[in-house]
Amino acid sequence: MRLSQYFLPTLKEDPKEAEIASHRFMLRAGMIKQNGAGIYTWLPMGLRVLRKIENLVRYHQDSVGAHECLMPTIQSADLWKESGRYDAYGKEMLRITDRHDREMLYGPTNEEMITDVFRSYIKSYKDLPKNLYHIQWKFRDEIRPRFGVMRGREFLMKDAYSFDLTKEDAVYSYQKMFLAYLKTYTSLGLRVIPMKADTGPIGGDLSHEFILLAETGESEVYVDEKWMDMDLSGKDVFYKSRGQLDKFFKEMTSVYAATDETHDGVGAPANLVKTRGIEVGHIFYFGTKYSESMKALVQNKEGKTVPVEMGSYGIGVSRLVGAIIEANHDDAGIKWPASVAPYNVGIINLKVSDEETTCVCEELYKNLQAANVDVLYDDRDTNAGGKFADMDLIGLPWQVIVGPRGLKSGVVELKKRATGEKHEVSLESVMNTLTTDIKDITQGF
RNA sequence: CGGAGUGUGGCGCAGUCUGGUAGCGCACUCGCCUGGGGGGCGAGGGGUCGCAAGUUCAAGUCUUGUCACUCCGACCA
Repeated sequence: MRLSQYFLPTLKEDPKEAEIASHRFMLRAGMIKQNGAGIYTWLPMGLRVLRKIENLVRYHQDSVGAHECLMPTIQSADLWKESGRYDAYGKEMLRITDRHDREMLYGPTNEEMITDVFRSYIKSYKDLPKNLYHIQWKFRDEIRPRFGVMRGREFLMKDAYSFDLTKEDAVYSYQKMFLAYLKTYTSLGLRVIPMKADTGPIGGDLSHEFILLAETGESEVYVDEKWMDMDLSGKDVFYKSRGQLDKFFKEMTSVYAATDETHDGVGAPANLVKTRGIEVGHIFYFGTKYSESMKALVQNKEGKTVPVEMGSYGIGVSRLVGAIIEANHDDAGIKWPASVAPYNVGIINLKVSDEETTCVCEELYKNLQAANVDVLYDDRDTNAGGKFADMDLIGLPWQVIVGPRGLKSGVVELKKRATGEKHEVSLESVMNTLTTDIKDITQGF
């Protein structure tokens, strides 16, 4: 993409409403525009990142046998009356009426709806297990939205729902998701720690929050120092091997990690680290809470009708955009992990009016595109300073800096955004370095 | 919802106390210079001062109401 043709409204100054780094940088880097409290437009650059995250989440859900569907944003109140949550949910639920005065709502979550989908078709234990998920916009009318997309009212969420005959099977489904979650976060370039969570009003007795450690995190967390250098990727674990998965799950959940709410000091190790974190996922086993009230029943082997065992598994996709920035930035801007970067490489043309410089840039731009590298080419006819600043701000993993000075000796500058390392390299080796690096990324998950 | 603030050109702000020509920086347009970390000179365009009533000869400024947004708290992915 040529920057001169693109829609990338970067801001030089900090918008006054943005307090934390991710919010500030998302506004400044032209990723989002606020339309109301906790409601945002995703501009082209922001949308690219959102989509990349979404696709990685999707990939890992599919990998453990979950099936994607897409449920509506607007739901009928009837289902919620059935489950009893229409009254229980309170003001967070945005309630609306249609022209016939029917009670509707903008979905804050989808347990009722998915249960209704399930019960309409599945009647036998032979059709179990099933896991259905969707990635959809939700709305919760938070009292006080804040921190940009980290705590918006409208947000993109992946929600999966598992259906099993027995509790034992439901636990297996839970563990599969647990594994998928760790793989997902690893692919996003994040270290995320599973923590035993309070099951709250939803009930059930098995629940984990997935917490990204970050100083600007919303809640205090207490973790065993061991987590800091543990392998969290689950890369050697195959979900179909139930024994292997169970062993992995037990390993991961035996090391101490607790949020503020669940930390009581009991069983805490000596080498406890107190830090802060951002919740980027939450999984629940809740048994028959909805299947009983909503009559999602199947017949078991004995011909007896029983409610299905359910679990739900959420990942805040839009929130992750902010969370990733919280974990990956410096004073100048964002430092995208390669797998979610909006573009892999940015080319900076330092002097558009210089024929050779522009010629080299064009050539490089063409070649990188031909090599399947997502490249953003800053071909704007402006001064260098602004280009450097913008490129650092938007945080692409690699920058190729091309100017007359270097070209005199046949080199360009290659800069790695994450570390700030800069090297003068020949044109040929630029192509090599970049295409090899990109290949590594795309094979990474 | 309790507490605290803010609404003035696209963005960031001054002007409001003490009513009297609506201003600054950046951005934008045109021209020239410049060209390796937000550059320089010159010439321009753009604002019913959130909205509505009221007081006044006169309201960005005073009064009342209202809306929006932000921050702290309780709540939450």
